[in-house]
Amino acid sequence: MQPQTITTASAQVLSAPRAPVSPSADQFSIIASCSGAIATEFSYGKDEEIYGEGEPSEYVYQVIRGAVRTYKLLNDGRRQIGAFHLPGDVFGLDPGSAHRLTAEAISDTTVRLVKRRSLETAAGSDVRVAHNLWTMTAADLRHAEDHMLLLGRKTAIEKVATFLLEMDRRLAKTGMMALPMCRRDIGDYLGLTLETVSRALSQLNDQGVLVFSSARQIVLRNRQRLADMDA
Amino acid sequence: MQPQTITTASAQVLSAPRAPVSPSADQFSIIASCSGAIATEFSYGKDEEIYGEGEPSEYVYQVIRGAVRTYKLLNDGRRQIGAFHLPGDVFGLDPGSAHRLTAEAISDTTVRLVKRRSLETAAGSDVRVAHNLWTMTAADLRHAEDHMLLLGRKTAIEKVATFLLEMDRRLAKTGMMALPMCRRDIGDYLGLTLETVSRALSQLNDQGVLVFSSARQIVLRNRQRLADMDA
DNA sequence: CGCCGGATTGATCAGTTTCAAGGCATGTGG
DNA sequence: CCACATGCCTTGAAACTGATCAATCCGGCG
Repeated sequence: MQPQTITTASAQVLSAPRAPVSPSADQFSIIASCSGAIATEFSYGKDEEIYGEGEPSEYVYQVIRGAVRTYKLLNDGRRQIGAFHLPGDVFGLDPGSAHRLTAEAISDTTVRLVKRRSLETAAGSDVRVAHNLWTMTAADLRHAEDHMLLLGRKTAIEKVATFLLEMDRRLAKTGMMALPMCRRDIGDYLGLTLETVSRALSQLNDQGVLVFSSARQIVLRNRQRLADMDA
Repeated sequence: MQPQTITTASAQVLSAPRAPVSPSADQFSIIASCSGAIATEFSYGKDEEIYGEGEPSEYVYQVIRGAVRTYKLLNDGRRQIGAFHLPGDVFGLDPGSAHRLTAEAISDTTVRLVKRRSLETAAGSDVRVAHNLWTMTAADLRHAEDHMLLLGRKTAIEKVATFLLEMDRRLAKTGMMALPMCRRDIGDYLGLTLETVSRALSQLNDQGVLVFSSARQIVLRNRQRLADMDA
C-alpha cells in the first residue's frame, strides 16, 4: 500500500480500521467500540487545519500517522501551541460544544475519528466510557499543569531540555529522534522564538549532550545532563 | 457566630454544612449528595498547607471562605501558581491517586470536603456524578489552556491586565476588588517578579485605568482599556 | 512609638528578542 | 545536469523587556 496522495485543500476518507497503534490507543478503541460508532480514517496534508478554535466540536480524533499541533492565537498572531499529538494520541476531546484550540497537521497526517455525540451518548449509559473520557481529559490537564510551570518559570535552556526529554520519551524508538515539527513550532510550544530554540540546541550540541544527523534528526547522548538542567 | 480562632499548625473540624455558596457550588453539592458522603467543613490558617504535591489525594475540596493557591515548585524554589481558588470553587480533584500540585490557604480559609473515594464509587454507579467530575476537570483544563497562552505569549502589562479582568469577574461584587493574595503570589501566577507586577499596577494607576484604595483594594475605572491591552 | 511585612520605586544587569545576513538542503525548470 | 528559487536553520550584533539588587515607604499592630 503506497502512501496516499494528499491535497492540501481537502481531507479524504480512508478505510482500513487497523493501524500502528500505541499505549493510550486502548482507551480510544474502548470508547469507540462502546459508543457503537465506526471509527473512520481521514487524512490531512501538511499544515492543513483539522478544526478551528471556536468551531463546534463534532469529532474526537486519534493520530494514526503523522503529527498534529493544537494552539491558541492572540489578535496580532502570537501563537501558543498547547500540545503536540503523535501517533496513538487522542485529541479534540473538548468537553463543551466548541473546540478551544485550533488543530493543524504538522506533516501529512492520518487520523481515526468518532462522532463526539456518540461518545457522549455512550457515556450516559456506560460508566466505563464515562470514566475513560474523564481520564483522558485529566491526562491533558496534567500535561497542561506541567507546561504552565515550564512556560512561567523555566529558562530557555531548561525549556529546550524538557522538550527534548518529552520527545525522546514519546517518539524515540531506536535512540534516534525524528522531530516532525520546525523550530518555529518548538518555539511557540515553549514560549520562545525560533532563534532562541536554535541557539539552545546548538549549545547542547557543543556540550556533547546531543548530536544532530540533520536539523530534525537528533540523538541524545546524555539524558542525565538534560534531566539535571531541566530543573 | 464569630470567626474561628485558627492555629497555623493544625486544621480544625467545623460543623454547619450550609455556606455562602456560588455558581459551581451546585455541582459540588450534587456530587457530594449523590456520593452519600457527608460534606465536612475544615479550616486552615494563613499559609497553611492543605495538601502537598505527590500526596495521595484523599479528599476533594470546595472553598467556603477565604482563598487557596495551588502551585508547583522547581528544585531551586521557583514557583508557578496554577490557579487561585475562591469561595465556591472546587479544587483538589486530581484524577489519579496523587495530588499534582500543592494547595495552601492564602488567608484564613474554610473549606468543605468529601472523600474522593466516595465520589469515585458514586461515579461508578451514577452517570450524572461521572459527568460532573468530567465537567469540573474540563473546566480546569480550559483555564490551564488559557493560562498557557498568557504565560507563553503575553507581555507583563498584558498579563496583569488579564489577571485584573479575571479577578474582577470572579470576586468584584460591588465594583471594588479585594485581592486576597500578595504581589509575590500574583507574580508567581503570571510568570513575573513581584516588582514587575507592582510596576504594571502603578502604571495602570497612573493611566487612570484603576484606582487603589489600598494596595489590595482596587477599583477598575476602565475595563475596556484593560480588555484592549489584554490582547 | 517603633517594629515588621508588604509594596513601591530606582538603577543596573542579563536573558531573550529582534533584526539581519548567510548557509544548507531540496526540488524545479531550463 | 546544472542553475536557481525556496524554505528552514544557524549565527551574529544590537535593542529591549523584565529580572535583580537595593533603598525607602507605608500601614497595621504590639
